[in-house]
Amino acid sequence: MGGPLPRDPIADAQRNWERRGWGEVAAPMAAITAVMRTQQILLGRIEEVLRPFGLTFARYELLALLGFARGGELPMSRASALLQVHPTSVTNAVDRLQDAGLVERSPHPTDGRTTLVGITAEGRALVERATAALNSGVFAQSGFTDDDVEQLIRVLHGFRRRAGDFTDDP
Amino acid sequence: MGGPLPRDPIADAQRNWERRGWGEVAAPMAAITAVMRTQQILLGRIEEVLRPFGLTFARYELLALLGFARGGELPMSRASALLQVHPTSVTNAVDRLQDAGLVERSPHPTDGRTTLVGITAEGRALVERATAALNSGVFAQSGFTDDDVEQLIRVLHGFRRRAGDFTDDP
DNA sequence: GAAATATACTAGGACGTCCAATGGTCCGCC
DNA sequence: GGCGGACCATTGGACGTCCTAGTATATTTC
Repeated sequence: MGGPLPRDPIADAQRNWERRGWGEVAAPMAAITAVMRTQQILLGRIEEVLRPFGLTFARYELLALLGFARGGELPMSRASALLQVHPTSVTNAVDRLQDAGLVERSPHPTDGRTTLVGITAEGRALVERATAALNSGVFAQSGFTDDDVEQLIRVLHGFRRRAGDFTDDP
Repeated sequence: MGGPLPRDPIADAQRNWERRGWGEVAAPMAAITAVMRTQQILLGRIEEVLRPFGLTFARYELLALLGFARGGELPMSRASALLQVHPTSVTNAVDRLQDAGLVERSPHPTDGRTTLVGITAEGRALVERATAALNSGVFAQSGFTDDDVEQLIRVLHGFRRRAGDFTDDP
């Protein structure tokens, strides 16, 4: 998509902000823009590793969540809440995973409104292999030092808690 | 999209990773997942602030870039490189901004392959107001402390440089 | 017990992103 | 001078995300 630039475009933007008299918010702007770009880079790497498995990150996340769930199944709404995405995104992902035979829908035994999603044996086998690939291909060579990882987890945990993602303290 | 959870789902995922014997990569996994979620939260806030202006973040970024460019115009390929997005994304954004009368396409004077995008007076006026709204509505209340911002900028700058985004040192 | 409200999922549409392929233009090299 | 490779922008398609609206089922309220 284009080779490296001679200068960091985000640092340039920060200087532009300061030059315009917005020095007060230039640093937060740069930090937020850097989060955006970092997410883009990481997502690109992840999708590249998952492509051979026929998975996208969204589908992988759902599959992995189900793999950890007791009984291997969850209500759609619960998956939406845990993955922090819109319910329609879950419907979309389940549609495609179901077409691939990796998950199955089933009615909730007592609540007629609820649909359960369960991982199939095939789904379980695939997510095992995909996880191994992600662990070795992305997470084990994340490009972050141990200190970086510790700081990111701490800073972003606090941010997400203040943003209302969850309520616990640790 | 759903209220706060009682527990941090990313911390839970990290524990699941450790329990499965992937402790070596559990922390980087959690850090990367936290970056993903943080980006999602921030993008949501930004889009919310920009909606009244009829702008999305992608279009705003292009407009802001042109506002800082000398002469208020850039080749499409240069915009793609600086914004670090695929050329087709720039084509898409320019199409819509042009329909709104905020930018204009013009042929490059000497290179017949390149198309220049220039911001219009109307575009300049709008991006001024949108920037003020973002500064006060998002960047000035980012949810990050000054220390957080300093650490994010440092850590993510290093990451992006190692990922090949740019080559300079600072 | 019936009406009003709340919850769960799905359908359709807008948007941004990327990829693969296309047609036009430039440039170095023979 | 021409020829082939490199570069530029666009088109068409796939995907994920969100929003709005709609249908069906539960729960609450009177």
